[in-house]
Amino acid sequence: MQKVDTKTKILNAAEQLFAERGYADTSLRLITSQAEVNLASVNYHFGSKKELIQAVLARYLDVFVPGLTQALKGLNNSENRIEQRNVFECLVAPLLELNTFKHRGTTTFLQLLGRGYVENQGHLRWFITTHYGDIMELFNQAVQDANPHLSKEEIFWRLHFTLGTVVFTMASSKALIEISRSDFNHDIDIEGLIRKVIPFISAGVSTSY
Amino acid sequence: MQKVDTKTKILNAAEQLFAERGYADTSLRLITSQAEVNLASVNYHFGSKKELIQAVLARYLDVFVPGLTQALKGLNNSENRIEQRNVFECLVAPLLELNTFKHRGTTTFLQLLGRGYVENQGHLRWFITTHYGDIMELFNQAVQDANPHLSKEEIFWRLHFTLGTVVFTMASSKALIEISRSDFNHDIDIEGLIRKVIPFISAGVSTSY
DNA sequence: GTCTATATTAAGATAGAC
DNA sequence: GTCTATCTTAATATAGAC
Repeated sequence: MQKVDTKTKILNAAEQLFAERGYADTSLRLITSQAEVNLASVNYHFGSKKELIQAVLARYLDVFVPGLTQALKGLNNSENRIEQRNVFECLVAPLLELNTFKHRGTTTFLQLLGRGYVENQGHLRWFITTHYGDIMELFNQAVQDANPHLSKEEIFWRLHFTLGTVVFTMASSKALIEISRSDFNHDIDIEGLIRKVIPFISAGVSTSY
Repeated sequence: MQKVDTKTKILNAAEQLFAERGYADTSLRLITSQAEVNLASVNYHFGSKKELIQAVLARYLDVFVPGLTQALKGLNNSENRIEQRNVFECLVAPLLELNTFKHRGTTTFLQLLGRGYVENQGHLRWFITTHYGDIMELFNQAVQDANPHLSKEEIFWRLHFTLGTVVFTMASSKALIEISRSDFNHDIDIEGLIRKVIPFISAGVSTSY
Protein backbone atom coordinates (compact mmCIF):
# COMPACT_ATOMS: atom_id res chain seq x y z
CA MET A 1 0.00 0.00 0.00
CA GLN A 2 1.86 3.03 -1.26
CA LYS A 3 1.02 6.54 -0.28
CA VAL A 4 -0.79 8.49 -2.97
CA ASP A 5 -0.58 12.24 -3.02
CA THR A 6 -3.66 14.44 -3.00
CA LYS A 7 -3.30 15.49 -6.61
CA THR A 8 -3.30 11.90 -7.81
CA LYS A 9 -6.16 10.94 -5.52
CA ILE A 10 -8.22 13.68 -7.12
CA LEU A 11 -7.31 12.61 -10.64
CA ASN A 12 -8.19 8.98 -9.89
CA ALA A 13 -11.54 9.76 -8.38
CA ALA A 14 -12.38 12.36 -11.01
CA GLU A 15 -11.67 10.14 -13.99
CA GLN A 16 -13.94 7.38 -12.75
CA LEU A 17 -16.78 9.76 -11.99
CA PHE A 18 -16.40 11.74 -15.21
CA ALA A 19 -16.40 8.52 -17.24
CA GLU A 20 -19.46 7.11 -15.51
CA ARG A 21 -21.62 10.19 -15.10
CA GLY A 22 -20.29 12.77 -17.51
CA TYR A 23 -18.51 16.02 -16.76
CA ALA A 24 -21.48 18.25 -16.04
CA ASP A 25 -23.13 15.82 -13.64
CA THR A 26 -20.02 15.34 -11.54
CA SER A 27 -19.56 17.98 -8.88
CA LEU A 28 -16.33 18.85 -7.15
CA ARG A 29 -18.00 17.81 -3.92
CA LEU A 30 -18.59 14.33 -5.26
CA ILE A 31 -15.05 14.06 -6.49
CA THR A 32 -13.41 15.23 -3.29
CA SER A 33 -15.58 13.11 -1.03
CA GLN A 34 -14.86 10.05 -3.19
CA ALA A 35 -11.15 10.89 -3.13
CA GLU A 36 -11.30 11.55 0.61
CA VAL A 37 -9.62 14.92 0.26
CA ASN A 38 -10.74 18.40 1.07
CA LEU A 39 -13.05 20.28 -1.25
CA ALA A 40 -10.71 23.24 -1.54
CA SER A 41 -7.80 21.12 -2.76
CA VAL A 42 -9.16 20.85 -6.28
CA ASN A 43 -8.86 24.54 -6.83
CA TYR A 44 -5.51 24.60 -5.12
CA HIS A 45 -4.00 21.90 -7.35
CA PHE A 46 -5.80 22.48 -10.61
CA GLY A 47 -7.20 26.01 -10.51
CA SER A 48 -10.68 25.16 -11.75
CA LYS A 49 -12.94 22.33 -12.76
CA LYS A 50 -12.16 22.90 -16.43
CA GLU A 51 -8.46 22.49 -15.85
CA LEU A 52 -9.07 19.36 -13.82
CA ILE A 53 -11.03 17.89 -16.73
CA GLN A 54 -8.16 18.63 -19.10
CA ALA A 55 -5.60 17.17 -16.69
CA VAL A 56 -7.60 13.96 -16.41
CA LEU A 57 -7.67 13.53 -20.16
CA ALA A 58 -4.06 14.57 -20.67
CA ARG A 59 -2.85 11.77 -18.41
CA TYR A 60 -4.27 9.27 -20.91
CA LEU A 61 -3.48 11.12 -24.10
CA ASP A 62 0.16 11.44 -23.13
CA VAL A 63 0.40 7.64 -23.06
CA PHE A 64 -1.90 6.87 -25.96
CA VAL A 65 -0.68 9.36 -28.54
CA PRO A 66 2.98 8.23 -28.67
CA GLY A 67 1.83 4.62 -28.93
CA LEU A 68 -0.51 5.34 -31.81
CA THR A 69 2.06 7.51 -33.57
CA GLN A 70 4.59 4.72 -33.46
CA ALA A 71 2.09 2.15 -34.76
CA LEU A 72 1.06 4.36 -37.66
CA LYS A 73 4.63 5.12 -38.64
CA GLY A 74 5.46 1.42 -38.60
CA LEU A 75 2.65 0.95 -41.06
CA ASN A 76 4.23 3.32 -43.53
CA ASN A 77 7.58 1.58 -43.41
CA SER A 78 6.48 -2.01 -43.67
CA GLU A 79 4.30 -2.02 -46.75
CA ASN A 80 3.93 -0.33 -50.07
CA ARG A 81 0.17 -0.58 -50.13
CA ILE A 82 -1.56 0.26 -46.87
CA GLU A 83 -4.57 -1.91 -46.08
CA GLN A 84 -7.33 -0.07 -44.32
CA ARG A 85 -8.02 -2.90 -41.92
CA ASN A 86 -4.47 -2.47 -40.69
CA VAL A 87 -4.96 1.22 -40.04
CA PHE A 88 -7.74 0.49 -37.58
CA GLU A 89 -5.74 -2.35 -36.12
CA CYS A 90 -3.16 0.27 -35.19
CA LEU A 91 -5.58 1.54 -32.59
CA VAL A 92 -5.88 -1.74 -30.73
CA ALA A 93 -2.50 -2.10 -29.07
CA PRO A 94 -2.19 1.50 -27.85
CA LEU A 95 -5.73 1.35 -26.51
CA LEU A 96 -5.16 -1.91 -24.65
CA GLU A 97 -1.85 -0.57 -23.38
CA LEU A 98 -3.91 1.81 -21.27
CA ASN A 99 -5.22 -1.18 -19.35
CA THR A 100 -1.77 -1.96 -18.04
CA PHE A 101 -1.17 1.67 -17.19
CA LYS A 102 -4.37 1.74 -15.17
CA HIS A 103 -7.17 -0.64 -14.18
CA ARG A 104 -9.98 -0.38 -16.72
CA GLY A 105 -7.90 2.31 -18.41
CA THR A 106 -9.07 1.57 -21.95
CA THR A 107 -12.74 1.86 -21.15
CA THR A 108 -12.24 4.91 -19.02
CA PHE A 109 -10.24 6.72 -21.68
CA LEU A 110 -12.75 6.06 -24.44
CA GLN A 111 -15.63 7.12 -22.26
CA LEU A 112 -13.88 10.33 -21.27
CA LEU A 113 -13.15 11.09 -24.89
CA GLY A 114 -16.69 10.37 -25.99
CA ARG A 115 -18.28 12.44 -23.30
CA GLY A 116 -15.94 15.29 -24.12
CA TYR A 117 -17.24 15.31 -27.65
CA VAL A 118 -20.92 14.90 -26.92
CA GLU A 119 -21.29 17.17 -23.92
CA ASN A 120 -21.03 20.86 -24.58
CA GLN A 121 -17.50 21.01 -23.28
CA GLY A 122 -16.21 23.37 -25.95
CA HIS A 123 -12.99 23.86 -24.05
CA LEU A 124 -12.29 20.13 -24.31
CA ARG A 125 -12.60 19.99 -28.06
CA TRP A 126 -10.38 23.01 -28.25
CA PHE A 127 -7.88 21.42 -25.87
CA ILE A 128 -7.72 18.18 -27.84
CA THR A 129 -7.42 19.69 -31.30
CA THR A 130 -4.80 22.25 -30.32
CA HIS A 131 -2.67 19.85 -28.27
CA TYR A 132 -3.16 16.65 -30.23
CA GLY A 133 -3.97 17.84 -33.75
CA ASP A 134 -0.84 16.22 -35.22
CA ILE A 135 -1.89 12.67 -34.43
CA MET A 136 -5.38 13.28 -35.77
CA GLU A 137 -3.89 14.48 -39.05
CA LEU A 138 -1.55 11.47 -39.17
CA PHE A 139 -4.40 9.02 -38.69
CA ASN A 140 -6.53 10.79 -41.25
CA GLN A 141 -3.69 10.54 -43.76
CA ALA A 142 -3.26 6.82 -43.16
CA VAL A 143 -6.94 6.21 -43.87
CA GLN A 144 -6.63 8.25 -47.05
CA ASP A 145 -3.61 6.24 -48.18
CA ALA A 146 -5.56 3.05 -47.61
CA ASN A 147 -8.57 4.30 -49.55
CA PRO A 148 -7.30 6.16 -52.59
CA HIS A 149 -10.69 5.74 -54.28
CA LEU A 150 -12.35 7.99 -51.68
CA SER A 151 -12.24 11.78 -51.66
CA LYS A 152 -11.00 13.70 -48.65
CA GLU A 153 -14.52 14.88 -48.09
CA GLU A 154 -15.96 11.39 -48.08
CA ILE A 155 -13.30 10.27 -45.63
CA PHE A 156 -14.04 13.20 -43.38
CA TRP A 157 -17.65 12.09 -43.13
CA ARG A 158 -16.96 8.44 -42.66
CA LEU A 159 -14.37 8.99 -39.96
CA HIS A 160 -16.87 11.09 -38.13
CA PHE A 161 -19.46 8.34 -38.37
CA THR A 162 -16.81 6.00 -37.02
CA LEU A 163 -16.06 8.26 -34.12
CA GLY A 164 -19.76 8.22 -33.29
CA THR A 165 -19.90 4.46 -33.24
CA VAL A 166 -16.92 4.13 -30.96
CA VAL A 167 -17.81 6.93 -28.62
CA PHE A 168 -21.39 5.85 -28.16
CA THR A 169 -20.46 2.21 -27.73
CA MET A 170 -17.94 3.03 -25.06
CA ALA A 171 -20.24 5.44 -23.28
CA SER A 172 -22.79 2.62 -23.02
CA SER A 173 -20.27 -0.20 -22.68
CA LYS A 174 -21.26 -1.04 -19.14
CA ALA A 175 -24.91 -1.56 -20.07
CA LEU A 176 -23.99 -3.41 -23.27
CA ILE A 177 -21.71 -5.85 -21.48
CA GLU A 178 -24.47 -6.58 -18.97
CA ILE A 179 -27.05 -7.19 -21.69
CA SER A 180 -24.61 -9.49 -23.46
CA ARG A 181 -24.34 -11.61 -20.35
CA SER A 182 -28.01 -11.67 -19.41
CA ASP A 183 -29.58 -12.04 -22.87
CA PHE A 184 -26.96 -14.07 -24.71
CA ASN A 185 -25.03 -15.66 -21.86
CA HIS A 186 -21.77 -14.31 -23.24
CA ASP A 187 -19.09 -12.59 -21.23
CA ILE A 188 -17.37 -9.96 -23.27
CA ASP A 189 -14.60 -7.65 -22.13
CA ILE A 190 -13.34 -4.38 -23.50
CA GLU A 191 -10.92 -6.06 -25.89
CA GLY A 192 -13.73 -8.23 -27.24
CA LEU A 193 -15.83 -5.15 -27.75
CA ILE A 194 -13.07 -3.36 -29.65
CA ARG A 195 -12.56 -6.40 -31.84
CA LYS A 196 -16.29 -6.52 -32.54
CA VAL A 197 -16.55 -2.89 -33.53
CA ILE A 198 -13.56 -2.77 -35.88
CA PRO A 199 -15.08 -4.91 -38.67
CA PHE A 200 -18.23 -2.82 -38.45
CA ILE A 201 -16.53 0.53 -38.91
CA SER A 202 -14.02 -0.87 -41.35
CA ALA A 203 -16.82 -2.07 -43.62
CA GLY A 204 -18.55 1.29 -43.36
CA VAL A 205 -15.48 3.35 -44.13
CA SER A 206 -14.37 1.35 -47.15
CA THR A 207 -17.77 0.69 -48.74
CA SER A 208 -18.17 1.97 -52.28
CA TYR A 209 -22.00 2.22 -52.02
CA MET B 1 -49.81 35.25 -37.20
CA GLN B 2 -51.87 33.01 -35.02
CA LYS B 3 -51.88 33.16 -31.25
CA VAL B 4 -49.86 30.42 -29.61
CA ASP B 5 -50.79 29.28 -26.15
CA THR B 6 -48.30 29.23 -23.31
CA LYS B 7 -47.95 25.49 -23.22
CA THR B 8 -46.93 25.37 -26.88
CA LYS B 9 -44.61 28.34 -26.51
CA ILE B 10 -42.80 26.45 -23.78
CA LEU B 11 -42.57 23.27 -25.84
CA ASN B 12 -41.21 25.17 -28.83
CA ALA B 13 -38.55 27.01 -26.88
CA ALA B 14 -37.62 23.94 -24.85
CA GLU B 15 -37.11 21.62 -27.82
CA GLN B 16 -34.72 24.03 -29.53
CA LEU B 17 -32.69 24.59 -26.40
CA PHE B 18 -32.62 20.92 -25.40
CA ALA B 19 -31.50 19.94 -28.90
CA GLU B 20 -28.76 22.56 -29.03
CA ARG B 21 -27.42 22.47 -25.49
CA GLY B 22 -28.57 19.20 -23.99
CA TYR B 23 -31.07 18.64 -21.22
CA ALA B 24 -28.87 19.23 -18.22
CA ASP B 25 -27.44 22.49 -19.51
CA THR B 26 -30.83 24.03 -20.24
CA SER B 27 -32.43 25.69 -17.24
CA LEU B 28 -36.11 26.43 -16.85
CA ARG B 29 -35.17 30.07 -16.60
CA LEU B 30 -33.54 29.96 -20.01
CA ILE B 31 -36.54 28.21 -21.51
CA THR B 32 -39.12 30.57 -20.10
CA SER B 33 -37.22 33.71 -21.00
CA GLN B 34 -36.76 32.43 -24.54
CA ALA B 35 -40.45 31.54 -24.72
CA GLU B 36 -41.38 34.88 -23.17
CA VAL B 37 -43.54 33.28 -20.53
CA ASN B 38 -43.38 33.26 -16.79
CA LEU B 39 -41.00 30.96 -14.96
CA ALA B 40 -43.75 29.43 -12.88
CA SER B 41 -45.76 28.34 -15.90
CA VAL B 42 -43.52 25.35 -16.61
CA ASN B 43 -44.39 23.74 -13.36
CA TYR B 44 -48.02 24.72 -13.76
CA HIS B 45 -48.36 23.10 -17.19
CA PHE B 46 -45.95 20.20 -16.95
CA GLY B 47 -45.33 19.55 -13.27
CA SER B 48 -41.56 19.27 -13.46
CA LYS B 49 -38.60 19.55 -15.77
CA LYS B 50 -38.55 15.79 -16.29
CA GLU B 51 -42.12 15.76 -17.49
CA LEU B 52 -41.41 18.67 -19.80
CA ILE B 53 -38.56 16.72 -21.36
CA GLN B 54 -40.84 13.76 -21.96
CA ALA B 55 -43.57 15.94 -23.41
CA VAL B 56 -41.10 17.50 -25.85
CA LEU B 57 -40.02 14.11 -27.11
CA ALA B 58 -43.53 12.65 -27.18
CA ARG B 59 -44.68 15.35 -29.59
CA TYR B 60 -42.23 13.98 -32.14
CA LEU B 61 -42.54 10.30 -31.37
CA ASP B 62 -46.30 10.42 -31.78
CA VAL B 63 -45.79 11.54 -35.38
CA PHE B 64 -42.73 9.46 -36.18
CA VAL B 65 -43.72 6.08 -34.78
CA PRO B 66 -46.94 5.59 -36.80
CA GLY B 67 -45.07 6.63 -39.95
CA LEU B 68 -42.28 4.14 -39.36
CA THR B 69 -44.70 1.38 -38.39
CA GLN B 70 -46.57 1.82 -41.63
CA ALA B 71 -43.39 1.80 -43.71
CA LEU B 72 -42.12 -1.38 -42.07
CA LYS B 73 -45.42 -3.18 -42.51
CA GLY B 74 -45.49 -2.19 -46.17
CA LEU B 75 -42.11 -3.86 -46.49
CA ASN B 76 -43.45 -7.18 -45.27
CA ASN B 77 -46.33 -7.17 -47.72
CA SER B 78 -44.53 -6.11 -50.87
CA GLU B 79 -41.68 -8.62 -51.08
CA ASN B 80 -40.84 -12.15 -50.22
CA ARG B 81 -37.20 -11.43 -49.52
CA ILE B 82 -36.54 -8.31 -47.49
CA GLU B 83 -33.46 -6.37 -48.53
CA GLN B 84 -31.64 -4.75 -45.68
CA ARG B 85 -31.01 -1.55 -47.55
CA ASN B 86 -34.77 -1.17 -47.77
CA VAL B 87 -35.18 -1.58 -44.03
CA PHE B 88 -33.01 1.46 -43.41
CA GLU B 89 -34.73 3.32 -46.23
CA CYS B 90 -37.93 2.92 -44.22
CA LEU B 91 -36.53 5.46 -41.79
CA VAL B 92 -36.06 8.21 -44.33
CA ALA B 93 -39.63 9.24 -45.17
CA PRO B 94 -40.94 9.27 -41.58
CA LEU B 95 -37.89 11.26 -40.49
CA LEU B 96 -38.25 13.84 -43.24
CA GLU B 97 -41.98 14.02 -42.57
CA LEU B 98 -41.03 15.71 -39.31
CA ASN B 99 -39.68 18.63 -41.33
CA THR B 100 -43.14 19.44 -42.65
CA PHE B 101 -44.62 19.08 -39.21
CA LYS B 102 -42.10 21.55 -37.85
CA HIS B 103 -39.24 23.70 -39.12
CA ARG B 104 -35.98 21.77 -38.74
CA GLY B 105 -38.06 19.02 -37.16
CA THR B 106 -35.92 16.12 -38.36
CA THR B 107 -32.70 17.49 -36.98
CA THR B 108 -34.30 18.51 -33.75
CA PHE B 109 -35.88 15.12 -33.20
CA LEU B 110 -32.68 13.19 -33.82
CA GLN B 111 -30.70 15.48 -31.59
CA LEU B 112 -33.23 15.14 -28.80
CA LEU B 113 -33.15 11.38 -29.13
CA GLY B 114 -29.39 11.26 -29.18
CA ARG B 115 -28.95 13.48 -26.19
CA GLY B 116 -31.52 11.42 -24.32
CA TYR B 117 -29.38 8.36 -24.81
CA VAL B 118 -26.01 9.85 -24.09
CA GLU B 119 -26.86 12.10 -21.17
CA ASN B 120 -27.63 10.38 -17.93
CA GLN B 121 -31.35 10.89 -18.38
CA GLY B 122 -32.39 7.47 -17.11
CA HIS B 123 -36.01 8.51 -17.02
CA LEU B 124 -35.87 9.22 -20.75
CA ARG B 125 -34.62 5.77 -21.68
CA TRP B 126 -37.28 4.29 -19.46
CA PHE B 127 -39.94 6.51 -21.02
CA ILE B 128 -38.95 5.54 -24.56
CA THR B 129 -38.66 1.82 -24.03
CA THR B 130 -41.89 1.50 -22.08
CA HIS B 131 -43.96 3.69 -24.40
CA TYR B 132 -42.36 2.86 -27.72
CA GLY B 133 -40.93 -0.63 -27.25
CA ASP B 134 -43.20 -2.15 -29.90
CA ILE B 135 -41.72 -0.21 -32.78
CA MET B 136 -38.19 -0.99 -31.61
CA GLU B 137 -39.03 -4.69 -31.67
CA LEU B 138 -40.62 -4.38 -35.11
CA PHE B 139 -37.56 -2.69 -36.55
CA ASN B 140 -35.25 -5.23 -34.99
CA GLN B 141 -37.27 -8.04 -36.54
CA ALA B 142 -37.11 -6.45 -39.98
CA VAL B 143 -33.33 -6.28 -39.80
CA GLN B 144 -33.21 -9.92 -38.76
CA ASP B 145 -35.42 -10.93 -41.67
CA ALA B 146 -33.12 -9.08 -44.03
CA ASN B 147 -29.99 -10.72 -42.58
CA PRO B 148 -30.80 -14.38 -41.94
CA HIS B 149 -27.08 -15.21 -41.94
CA LEU B 150 -26.55 -13.17 -38.78
CA SER B 151 -27.34 -14.33 -35.26
CA LYS B 152 -29.62 -12.33 -33.00
CA GLU B 153 -26.64 -11.52 -30.89
CA GLU B 154 -24.62 -10.19 -33.78
CA ILE B 155 -27.56 -8.05 -34.86
CA PHE B 156 -27.95 -6.70 -31.36
CA TRP B 157 -24.38 -5.47 -31.43
CA ARG B 158 -24.48 -4.03 -34.89
CA LEU B 159 -27.71 -2.17 -34.33
CA HIS B 160 -26.20 -0.63 -31.29
CA PHE B 161 -23.18 0.47 -33.27
CA THR B 162 -25.61 1.95 -35.77
CA LEU B 163 -27.46 3.83 -33.11
CA GLY B 164 -24.17 5.30 -32.00
CA THR B 165 -23.34 6.53 -35.46
CA VAL B 166 -26.69 8.19 -35.94
CA VAL B 167 -26.96 9.71 -32.52
CA PHE B 168 -23.48 11.13 -32.48
CA THR B 169 -23.75 12.46 -36.01
CA MET B 170 -26.97 14.24 -35.25
CA ALA B 171 -25.74 15.61 -31.96
CA SER B 172 -22.84 17.18 -33.84
CA SER B 173 -24.74 17.89 -37.06
CA LYS B 174 -24.52 21.65 -36.70
CA ALA B 175 -20.73 21.61 -36.44
CA LEU B 176 -20.42 19.02 -39.20
CA ILE B 177 -22.54 21.01 -41.62
CA GLU B 178 -20.44 24.09 -40.93
CA ILE B 179 -17.18 22.21 -41.52
CA SER B 180 -18.61 20.82 -44.75
CA ARG B 181 -19.22 24.34 -45.98
CA SER B 182 -15.96 25.90 -44.85
CA ASP B 183 -13.55 23.06 -45.68
CA PHE B 184 -15.19 21.51 -48.74
CA ASN B 185 -17.40 24.31 -49.98
CA HIS B 186 -20.41 22.01 -49.94
CA ASP B 187 -23.80 22.87 -48.52
CA ILE B 188 -25.40 19.79 -47.06
CA ASP B 189 -28.78 19.63 -45.37
CA ILE B 190 -30.27 17.11 -43.02
CA GLU B 191 -31.61 14.94 -45.81
CA GLY B 192 -28.19 14.87 -47.42
CA LEU B 193 -26.70 13.84 -44.12
CA ILE B 194 -29.20 11.01 -43.67
CA ARG B 195 -28.51 9.79 -47.17
CA LYS B 196 -24.78 9.87 -46.47
CA VAL B 197 -25.02 7.89 -43.27
CA ILE B 198 -27.29 5.10 -44.51
CA PRO B 199 -24.74 3.42 -46.82
CA PHE B 200 -22.21 3.57 -44.01
CA ILE B 201 -24.36 1.83 -41.45
CA SER B 202 -25.85 -0.51 -44.00
CA ALA B 203 -22.39 -1.74 -44.98
CA GLY B 204 -21.45 -2.20 -41.34
CA VAL B 205 -24.57 -4.11 -40.40
CA SER B 206 -24.48 -6.55 -43.29
CA THR B 207 -20.74 -7.19 -43.46
CA SER B 208 -19.69 -10.80 -43.06
CA TYR B 209 -16.16 -9.92 -41.86
C1' DG C 1 -0.43 21.90 1.46
C1' DT C 2 -4.49 21.44 3.96
C1' DC C 3 -8.29 22.85 6.55
C1' DT C 4 -12.81 25.51 8.03
C1' DA C 5 -15.83 28.74 6.90
C1' DT C 6 -18.12 31.41 3.76
C1' DA C 7 -19.06 34.18 -0.43
C1' DT C 8 -21.51 33.96 -4.68
C1' DT C 9 -24.35 32.25 -8.09
C1' DA C 10 -27.84 29.60 -10.07
C1' DA C 11 -30.78 25.93 -10.15
C1' DG C 12 -35.82 23.62 -9.51
C1' DA C 13 -39.85 24.28 -7.20
C1' DT C 14 -43.90 26.50 -4.73
C1' DA C 15 -47.09 29.80 -2.14
C1' DG C 16 -50.41 32.95 -2.68
C1' DA C 17 -52.33 37.36 -4.76
C1' DC C 18 -54.73 38.57 -8.80
C1' DG D 1 -53.87 30.76 -16.01
C1' DT D 2 -50.51 34.02 -14.83
C1' DC D 3 -47.76 36.80 -11.94
C1' DT D 4 -44.32 38.25 -8.07
C1' DA D 5 -41.79 36.86 -4.53
C1' DT D 6 -39.50 33.51 -2.14
C1' DC D 7 -37.88 28.87 -0.41
C1' DT D 8 -34.53 25.31 -0.63
C1' DT D 9 -30.72 23.19 -2.34
C1' DA D 10 -26.40 22.66 -4.36
C1' DA D 11 -22.90 24.20 -7.23
C1' DT D 12 -17.98 26.61 -8.00
C1' DA D 13 -14.79 29.26 -5.95
C1' DT D 14 -12.01 31.81 -2.42
C1' DA D 15 -10.21 33.92 2.03
C1' DG D 16 -7.53 33.19 5.68
C1' DA D 17 -6.00 30.35 9.87
C1' DC D 18 -2.92 26.66 10.71
